[in-house]
Amino acid sequence: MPSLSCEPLRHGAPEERARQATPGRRLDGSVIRHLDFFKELDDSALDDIAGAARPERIPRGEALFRQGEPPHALFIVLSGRFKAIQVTPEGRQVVVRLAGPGDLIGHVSVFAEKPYPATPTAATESIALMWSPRTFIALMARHPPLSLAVVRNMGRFIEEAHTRLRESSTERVERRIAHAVLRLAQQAGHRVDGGVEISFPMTRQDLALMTGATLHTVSRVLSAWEQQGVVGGGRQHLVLRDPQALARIAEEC
Amino acid sequence: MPSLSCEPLRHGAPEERARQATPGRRLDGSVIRHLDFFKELDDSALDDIAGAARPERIPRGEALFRQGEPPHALFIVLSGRFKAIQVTPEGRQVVVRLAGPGDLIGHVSVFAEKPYPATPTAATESIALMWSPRTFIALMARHPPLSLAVVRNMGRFIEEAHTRLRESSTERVERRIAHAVLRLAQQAGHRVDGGVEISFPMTRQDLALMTGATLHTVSRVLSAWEQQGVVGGGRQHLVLRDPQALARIAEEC
DNA sequence: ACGTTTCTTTGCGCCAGATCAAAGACGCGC
DNA sequence: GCGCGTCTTTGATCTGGCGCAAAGAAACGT
Repeated sequence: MPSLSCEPLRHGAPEERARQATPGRRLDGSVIRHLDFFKELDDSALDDIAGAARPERIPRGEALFRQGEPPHALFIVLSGRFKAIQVTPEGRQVVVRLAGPGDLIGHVSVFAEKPYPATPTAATESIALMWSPRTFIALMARHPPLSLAVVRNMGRFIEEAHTRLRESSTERVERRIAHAVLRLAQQAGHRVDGGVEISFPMTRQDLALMTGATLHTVSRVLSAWEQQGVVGGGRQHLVLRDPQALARIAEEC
Repeated sequence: MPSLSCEPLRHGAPEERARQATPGRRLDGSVIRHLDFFKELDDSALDDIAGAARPERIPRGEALFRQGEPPHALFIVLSGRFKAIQVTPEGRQVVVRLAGPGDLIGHVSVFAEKPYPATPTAATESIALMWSPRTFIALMARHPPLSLAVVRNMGRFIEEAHTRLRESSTERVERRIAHAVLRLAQQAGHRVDGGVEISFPMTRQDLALMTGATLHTVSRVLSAWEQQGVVGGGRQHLVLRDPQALARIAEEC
């Protein structure tokens, strides 16, 4: 993974960002070979796919695109984290999804030919590859295993949406929060001494938007768990200290 | 669309059903040509695809497969309706999806190589085509436009899941029910004098499972709407009389 | 016709969790 | 160090809709 400079660049136009990230030459397969997503593809396919991509560096807090825009591109995350926030007509927000390395972003809209349904914001400084819809569809036609990878990825994606849908309509808040935290730990946690730490900034507010609860309720629940030694951490920072206990909260009747 | 005999066959094994439905010869593209799903494919591709399929007739109330089974096949609905019900570990149910003509069923599990996440039950007598995973994946490799069609279909599917997810975590019950009814009318409604009728049996219970409400609440809400002349219909039967009014309930603040 | 089953309606009490309100904590820029 | 903005905690109150209970009403089988 290329290590890039870290000047505080903010709100740069996509072109500007892209220029920052690319030293002008075509990418080769090496940047994507390690991703699970591409594991079925051979080297020449990887070169072809990566060569057609444009890399983008996205500073923390900046959006990859905005909800409602026509889909001009689709992305795959190389490093970093995004949270996709959907805003309702009434102005309420929901975190519909988190994306990390190897995850596609914007594909749904590109294939459905509908406006982007949410705004993916970088939770940490991130790098993503970008393709135009035409280019990517041509790549899929050229490399059937790529189609299959996309389909598999979307499949997992649908499963997660259905799981959350089921949870949100059958489970109480505490359980939903427990599931959300467990999912986070699994998808984006790294072991530290005394637990698993969520490796990117996560506010109570975010957790609320992910579970359909209010900020206040999330805070109360986490405070209670903290007292019981189940979780720890402070401001924008969460450590799962006792996964067993949390799993019990999530599953038990 | 082939018209089949209507003997009261119940709980027959898949093989038995299949034999009933196929008079022994390979299908050709004509059975699927009219479906939107296949509109990008040419005649030879359609023949190839349909030829590899096995048709199944599913009587009302019978399941195509059961939640938890390993995915042995994927289906596309030719006629009829299915409701996919997911049962939670605690025994609660959720209707995660409705499927009608042109919709894929079981694809998510087949591609993700995970057990079926729900049980699709025929809401009316239905006909579906069936492929084994290997066969279908081979077809996708042979016909890139088929991959694209699958991906598009999954895209729409994800959008709907996200919409419902957003609704269920930000909206009150009445609104959610309103949205669900509007979606039903759009997906499976036909005009009759004085409104739009949902063209398959839909109990209050189903509506409750679709919206994450209780049977009781749904009943109350529908009763109120009936008094206002917004909807009508009786047992397992729903007519949307005033779509405007319902849209107002769904959107207005 | 009759009982059985499935589906629907309606009433009442209660509680999880939203809403309203306000005061701490932590981090950052100046 | 100080002020300001963001994030978090905690309390008090209110209410939507769930849980429980029970009684109709339409379809179905015998």
